[in-house]
Amino acid sequence: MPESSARERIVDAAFDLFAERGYDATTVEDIAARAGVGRTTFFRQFRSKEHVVFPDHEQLLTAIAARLATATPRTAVVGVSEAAGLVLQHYLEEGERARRRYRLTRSVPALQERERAGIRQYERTFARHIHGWLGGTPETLLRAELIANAVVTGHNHVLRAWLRGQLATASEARRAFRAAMAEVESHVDVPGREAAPAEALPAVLVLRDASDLDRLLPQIRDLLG
Amino acid sequence: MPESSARERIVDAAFDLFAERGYDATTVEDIAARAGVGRTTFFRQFRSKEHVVFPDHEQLLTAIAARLATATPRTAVVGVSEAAGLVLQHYLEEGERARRRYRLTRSVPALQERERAGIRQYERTFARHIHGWLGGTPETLLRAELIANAVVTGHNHVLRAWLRGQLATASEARRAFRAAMAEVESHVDVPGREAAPAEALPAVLVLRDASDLDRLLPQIRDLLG
DNA sequence: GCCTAGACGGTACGCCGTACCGTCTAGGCT
DNA sequence: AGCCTAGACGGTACGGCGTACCGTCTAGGC
Repeated sequence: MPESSARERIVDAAFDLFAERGYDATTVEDIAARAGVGRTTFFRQFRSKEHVVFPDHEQLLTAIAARLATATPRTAVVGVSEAAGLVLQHYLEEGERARRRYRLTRSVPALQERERAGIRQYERTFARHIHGWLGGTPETLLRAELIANAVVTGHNHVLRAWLRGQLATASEARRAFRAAMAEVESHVDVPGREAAPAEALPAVLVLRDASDLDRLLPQIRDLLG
Repeated sequence: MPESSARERIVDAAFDLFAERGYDATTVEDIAARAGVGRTTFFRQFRSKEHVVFPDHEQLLTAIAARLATATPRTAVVGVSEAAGLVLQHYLEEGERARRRYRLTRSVPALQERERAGIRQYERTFARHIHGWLGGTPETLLRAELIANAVVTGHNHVLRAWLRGQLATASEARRAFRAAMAEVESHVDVPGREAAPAEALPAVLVLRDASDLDRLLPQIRDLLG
């Protein structure tokens, strides 16, 4: 019998129970029981009751770091924008669960803080790479932090608008995201902007199969048009 | 007998015990016992064990809001800078306790998150006022957040340098703070800068007594010279 | 067919944070 | 002066989180 993984069952059970009884009224034991696992297994999969609300955070963080690692000072602008875009894309694909999480975090202060802690990790990752592109000297540290914060703030701004339903479709969200990134670039001096004008660079796409193409097509069209 | 307040005794007991045994190895009951109060009273004074590490946070937050409330779009630049300066000044006056807190937060992740949560409140306060000066429309919200984050980031940058001992004296810290605020202003467009050149405005000082003058003299001199 | 490593469920415990209790004391009213 | 109410206090009890540790079971290599 093709059972889903224990981790996935725990996440589903948690979100269902949180929606039914609320976060505080749901105990870890309740979640474990509905997921069909022991309380011990819950804490093996997630460090705390709060962490189960953001099950893909670790994976997203490493994806961002990997994308930033491939960029150079010359390709910093597009690299930073794409790395932030990974997070947006993940939420867009997550769909309804992202909306449920948004409602949860809005009503539970502890989860709001947990989310901010995760966002802070994004900022640190961005700042670390940007600082490296700027030379890594103490004099450029503040500037790197300012840029990183601006990028993450811009991203969150668009993400929240989509979560609230102010941006109806995914492509509309992506359009707003590019506008926000442009505004961020106009307010802070991201390194490499003038050195590498976007028009001069050819676009290289790596697609595994047709589903990738379908999924990315709107973005590709937008970038080219 | 002129006993110090219970709140103050709790804070002193907590910092002493954290330095002796470490944060995790100190229980709330330990703190209450050394302070000569019941465990109940501890939680009446501080919402949690973490909050006792930042006893003046609430007061600082209201001081910032009060300072920002007196500013207008014309005086936004100096208002924002001074409001952030209130926090720096508080830490400088706090002296050794600020250093102890810094060592604590560096080694205890839970306290690091608590500190970030407090910083986030500062950002929100700044963003709210700046947003008002920008008109309070949805279009200016992102810009207000960007400016607020930049100001707070700049402040924290200087504060951390002082806490680490990289800035020896208080006046050196204040000088670095003004430099950081200038860099922030050069990266983001703080409203009111060009509309109200600093040279054209007279300086109005309100001093309660001579100690105020002594304390503020270095800043006054720097501003005028 | 055996044997070892790793994942599992179960149990016990320390401590946090909350709710609620009765007690005590300062300060206003008659 | 005597009373009386409001608020702060210490004490107790409890639910729940997160950790440590235990014995058990199962998959995979020799």
